[in-house]
Amino acid sequence: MNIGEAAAASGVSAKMIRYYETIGLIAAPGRTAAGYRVYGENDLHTLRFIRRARDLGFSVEQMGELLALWRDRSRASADVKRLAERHIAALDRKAEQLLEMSRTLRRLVHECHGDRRSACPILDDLAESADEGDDRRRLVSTITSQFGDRGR
Amino acid sequence: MNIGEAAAASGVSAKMIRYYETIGLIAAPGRTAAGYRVYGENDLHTLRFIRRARDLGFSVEQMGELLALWRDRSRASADVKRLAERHIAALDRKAEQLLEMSRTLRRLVHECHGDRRSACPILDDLAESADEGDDRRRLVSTITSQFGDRGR
DNA sequence: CTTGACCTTTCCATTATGGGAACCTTCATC
DNA sequence: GATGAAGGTTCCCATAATGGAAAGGTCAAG
Repeated sequence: MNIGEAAAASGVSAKMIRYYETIGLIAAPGRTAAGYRVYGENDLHTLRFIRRARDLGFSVEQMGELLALWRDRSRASADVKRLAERHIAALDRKAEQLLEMSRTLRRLVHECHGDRRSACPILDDLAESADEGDDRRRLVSTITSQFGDRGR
Repeated sequence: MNIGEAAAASGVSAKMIRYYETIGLIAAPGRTAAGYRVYGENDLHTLRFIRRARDLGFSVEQMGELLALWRDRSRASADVKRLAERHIAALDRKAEQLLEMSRTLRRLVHECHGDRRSACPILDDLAESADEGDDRRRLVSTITSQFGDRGR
């Protein structure tokens, strides 16, 4: 099976399959005399595994860990569980951040008439409430030299 | 005020201030004879506006739109509201995707003993449930019949 | 006048993905 | 056998937003 067929059968694009190969996530497959990559059933399993993990939001690095655990017959399921739980926590954290932004924005939108007049609490808030907290300011000036400040 | 002070006072890193300048999000400020960038109160307002918008998850492009609306005395608040509402929807959509992943993973984790044994429904699921979709499955069985399996 | 903190520009790296060019291979069809 | 379409190969480029590092100029305090 060549790369296009493997892509269609796994749901991972040919482009990404080659990429995963270059970064060492998957092994280099055999080649035909003409240089075409040749994939077999095992490769397909791996690719499907990868697509599924990717759909669950795992990073390439985490997929590497998962693949290693998958192939390791002697690993304890606790290892897998730990990885999954950490990922769940990260997903929830990110989601919560987004929802927090959404709530804030929703509050502002609620106060905005949204008519043809120009008064707009949304912009007013963006313009003014931006310098909340002197701690932050002090913190920033003290810290930014040594740590990257991403202010979140 | 030079760039370091502007950064500390706005919460936007010096690096990012320069970046925003190169991409045209903010205007190039004046310079001292030595070439140092010089910022004034107005610039500071803009930078604070930017940081606040960034904290709300707006992209650079959207910040550009917001800035334009902010500076445009004649714009209708409805324009701002529309932009904000679209952004709220996008935030909610992303959050929902993350939560959906989280839920799926949580379900799998729930079924995993997480002990020293190797049985692990998480990996099993990743390995197996990946081939939903009949097109794909049909394709696979058609294709794999003609090629020997050359795994790794 | 030296020192250290700050400024300048330029280049590189990150993550995961896609696009495109230039060129070669396979295969079906005329 | 020639031809063209479809698909393979590599290599380079681009994305969004951010940081890091290098090499060098500037400023204020000692």
